[in-house]
Amino acid sequence: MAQIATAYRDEAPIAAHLESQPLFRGMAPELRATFIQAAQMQTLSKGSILFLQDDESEWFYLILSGWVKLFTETMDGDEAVIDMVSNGHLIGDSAILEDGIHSFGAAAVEPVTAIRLPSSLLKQAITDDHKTALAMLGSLSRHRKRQSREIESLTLQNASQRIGCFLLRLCNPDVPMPLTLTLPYDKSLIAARLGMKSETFSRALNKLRTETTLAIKGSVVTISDLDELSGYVCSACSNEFPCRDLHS
Amino acid sequence: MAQIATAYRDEAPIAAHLESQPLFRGMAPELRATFIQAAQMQTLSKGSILFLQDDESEWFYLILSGWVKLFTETMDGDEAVIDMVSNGHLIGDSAILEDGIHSFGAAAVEPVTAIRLPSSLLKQAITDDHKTALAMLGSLSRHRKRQSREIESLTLQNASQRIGCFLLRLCNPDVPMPLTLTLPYDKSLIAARLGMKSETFSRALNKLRTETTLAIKGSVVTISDLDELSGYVCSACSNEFPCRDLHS
DNA sequence: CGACGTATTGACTCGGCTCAAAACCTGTGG
DNA sequence: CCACAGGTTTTGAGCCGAGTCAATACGTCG
Repeated sequence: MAQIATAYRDEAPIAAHLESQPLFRGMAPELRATFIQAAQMQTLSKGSILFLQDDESEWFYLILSGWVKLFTETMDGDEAVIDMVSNGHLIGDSAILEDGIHSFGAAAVEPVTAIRLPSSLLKQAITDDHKTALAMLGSLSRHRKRQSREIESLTLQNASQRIGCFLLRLCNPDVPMPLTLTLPYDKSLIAARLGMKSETFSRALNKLRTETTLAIKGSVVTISDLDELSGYVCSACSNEFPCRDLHS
Repeated sequence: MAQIATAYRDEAPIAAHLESQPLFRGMAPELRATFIQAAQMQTLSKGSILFLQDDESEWFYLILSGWVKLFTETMDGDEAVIDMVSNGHLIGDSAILEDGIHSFGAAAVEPVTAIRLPSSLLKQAITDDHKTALAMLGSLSRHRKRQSREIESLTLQNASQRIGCFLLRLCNPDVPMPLTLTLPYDKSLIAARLGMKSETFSRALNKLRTETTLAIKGSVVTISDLDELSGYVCSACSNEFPCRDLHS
C-alpha cells in the first residue's frame, strides 16, 4: 500500500519531464509508460560520476538541473572536456549504438538532478519503433553538427575569439542592448570546455575586454555592443552571429 | 532499344556498388531499385566541387575512388578541413536531417569517381523505412565518435603526435614488422586535415623521425617498431593502439 | 632541359603553456 | 562581525610550439 503511494508520487513528475522531451513525446503511450515505470529520479552531489569511458552502458540520463561535464582521459592523466550539458539534455544514450560502451565519461560539476533510464529499454525501442529511431536520428545529427563547429573553432579561432563565441552563444539577440549575462559555470571549466588553460582564459578574456566594449565583474558579463563583438568573433568562423541551434 | 541497352550497362555496376553499402544492403529490393534507377555515375576532375556549405542539398554521394575533402570556410577566407573521405564512404547524406542544407562543403582533391543519388529519395526512405533509418543511425553514430576523437586529438596531442596517430591509423597491426605504407594524399592536405600548417607538418614529421624509429622517403613511410610509435603517440590519447573503427 | 607545383629549411614572431606567487571570493566558526 | 581556510582567479616571468614570410630544394611532367 505504502509502496503504491510512493510510486504514484514519484511517477507524476517523471512522466511530465519525459513528455517534455522530443524523444519521448512522439512515442506511443504504452511504450512511453515502460520508460516512466523504469525511470528513477537521481540527485547527484558535486563531483559524482554518472559513468566512465569504456564502461558498459547500463543507463542513460535526462538531466533536469545542474551542469554535467562530458570528458575523456588520456593514458597520462590529461583530460579533454568534450561538452558541458544541463537541463533538458540526454546523455549516454548514444552508447547503445556503439556496442553498449560509453565513449566518454560524465561527471556532475555541481549538484545535479537527473532521471536515470535503462539503456536496454531504449535499445529495444529504437529497434522496434520507427518514431523513436527518427527522434534519435534528429538528436544525433544535431550533435554531429555541433561537433563539427567545435573542430572548426579549435583549428581557426584563437583563445579570445573562442571565448567571445562562447559568450555570443549565451546571448539572446532580441534582448535590448546593454545586455547582461552570468557565466553558467566556473571559469576554469569554461576554459577546459574551450580547450585552453585557465590562465590563458583569464588573459584572453582581458584582451577581449580591451579590444571590444565589454565589462566583466566576477561572473557577470555586460555586453554593450553585440555587433562589435560578433564582428570580432565571427570573422574567424563559418557561421554568422545569431548562430542558432548550436547549443541546443 | 539502344537506350535500354545503355541503361543495362550502367545499372549493373551501380547496383553492385550500392549493394556493398550497409545502407542499401538491408533495404527491400523494391526500395533499393528506386535508388539504383535514380543513381548517376560521376567522374570528377581534381578540384571540382561536389557541393558547398549552405547549399540546398539536392544530392548525396557514394565515393568509389579518389579522395574528397570535406571543409568549411570562414568569412575571412580561412579553411578548416573537417575530414578526408574516399572509397566506400557516403557524403552529403546528413544534410537531410538538417533542413536540407549542407553544413560543410566537399571537393575532389584528385580525380574522383562517385555515384550521385537524390537526397529526396533518401529522406523519403528514412521516414518510411525503419531499416534504412537504423542504418543511418549506425553511420551517424560512427561519425560522431570519430569527431569526438578529433576534438580530443586537437586539444591534447601536439603536432608530432597527431601525425603519428594518423600513421598508426593507416597501419594494419597484424602485418609483420618492417611495415611500409604510402601516404594517401599530399602532405599539405594531411597537414590541413590534422589542423596544422604544412611547414609545421614537415618539421613535426622530422621530429617524429628522430624520436622514434621511422624512415621517410617521399611519400613512403617505413615503420620498424610499432610499439615504440604507439607508445609515443597514444600516451596523449584515450584509446590504445589498435584504435579500430576510427577511420571506417 | 626547363617550369611548375609541392616540400623543406631558415629566421623570426607570437600565442598559449608552465610554474609560482599573489589576490580574490565564499563560506565557517569563533 | 571578524578572521581564517579553502578554493578559484589573476598576474608575472620565462619557455616552447606552432605560425609567418621568404628563400631554396625536390619531383614530375611536358
